[in-house]
Amino acid sequence: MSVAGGEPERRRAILDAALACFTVKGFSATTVDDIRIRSGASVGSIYHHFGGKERIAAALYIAGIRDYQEGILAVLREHRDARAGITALVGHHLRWIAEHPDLARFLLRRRETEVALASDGELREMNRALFEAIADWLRPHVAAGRVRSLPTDLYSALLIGPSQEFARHWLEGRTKSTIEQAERSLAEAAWAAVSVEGA
Amino acid sequence: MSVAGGEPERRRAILDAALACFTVKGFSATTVDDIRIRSGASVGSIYHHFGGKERIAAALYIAGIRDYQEGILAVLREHRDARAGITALVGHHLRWIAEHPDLARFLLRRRETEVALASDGELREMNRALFEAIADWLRPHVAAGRVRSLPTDLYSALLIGPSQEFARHWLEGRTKSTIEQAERSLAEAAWAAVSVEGA
DNA sequence: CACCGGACTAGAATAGTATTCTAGTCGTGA
DNA sequence: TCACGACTAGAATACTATTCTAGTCCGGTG
Repeated sequence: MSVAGGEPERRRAILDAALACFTVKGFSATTVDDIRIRSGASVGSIYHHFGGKERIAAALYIAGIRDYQEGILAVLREHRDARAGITALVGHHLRWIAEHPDLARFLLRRRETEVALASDGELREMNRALFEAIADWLRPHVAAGRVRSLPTDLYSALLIGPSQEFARHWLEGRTKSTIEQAERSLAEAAWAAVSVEGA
Repeated sequence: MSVAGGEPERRRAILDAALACFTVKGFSATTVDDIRIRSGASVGSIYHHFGGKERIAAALYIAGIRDYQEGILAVLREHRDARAGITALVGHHLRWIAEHPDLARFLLRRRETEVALASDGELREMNRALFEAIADWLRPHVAAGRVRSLPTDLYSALLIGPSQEFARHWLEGRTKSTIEQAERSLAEAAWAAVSVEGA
């Protein structure tokens, strides 16, 4: 009915507006109309690109996880030494969160979105693949006797669990320490948890 | 208009019904009507006791956190030895989750509720108090040189972070290990992370 | 150039839910 | 017996998500 058509950045604008609204008001409190106003798109446009509020959240969720996981995989590829790799892993985790605080807050708070996504299993598969990648990367170090042999599902808990927990509090503004200050201890803890010496 | 009045368990019935609905359909997908039907209460009753869907979730959230934290504090009171206390801490964390899986799932997924609650600060205060209690409990052990001296906000991350992360995956049915199997490693990791020897 | 089809956008119309309101009901105590 | 406070019902209301119909624009085709 007016203005120009065929803008490919419409989709992105909607995602950005949605994240901004979710950050300020939370998911359930933001209305589709909030997103419409902030993004400049129309209701029709929003429903064309996504298929509802929940779906917008899902798209944000998947995009965020994907970006994060790609970084992790890159870190693993770059390192061969066990301790250096694990330190870099923790570092990447914390740095990613510090660089994308709004997105990180959204990902950590709104895990419920997973329910809606569980059906198409895309996320499930991504998670599985990441776990596997970590386990594969660790395998030679386990064989060499520097890293403890543990069930696959424990590695991710031990390596990024502490950082995750710290980041969660940091994102809610509940920590006195900065991420930079915490990084060393968190990396050491991760190493201590899986290394053979530190038991 | 009918039936009896003055039932004090009406409130509880509503909470139970709400948790059941949230577990099955997720928060946003369950309607107040679902809760009404499942609990046997009327809309008016629900809004009398709470003040909306969000508030029901908030009440569940606070009640859950309170129960969990009281258990943690009890564990700390029961133990003097550093290592035994930390092992018990991790054990309680995991056991609580295993015993209240639905509630735990709700608490872990629906952190967004915190946003709504942040205003009245009750949760914030509860968290602060717990952190403080843990730091106080650790203090003599730090002085005795058995536990590392670290910023307060790092202790909780190091001690329960790994368990939290493992539990999250376990609750989503993504682990092969059982909680019992993981408990030992998680407790060891917690100890290794904060003990002076294991660095 | 006139026209077609597909991708996208508008905004009104519709349907579904949360929340509010008015009118009770019940037990308690004076 | 009556008045009162705590609680409950269910209809009425107000919002919001979602769907629908009617375009608009661009790129290609005869």
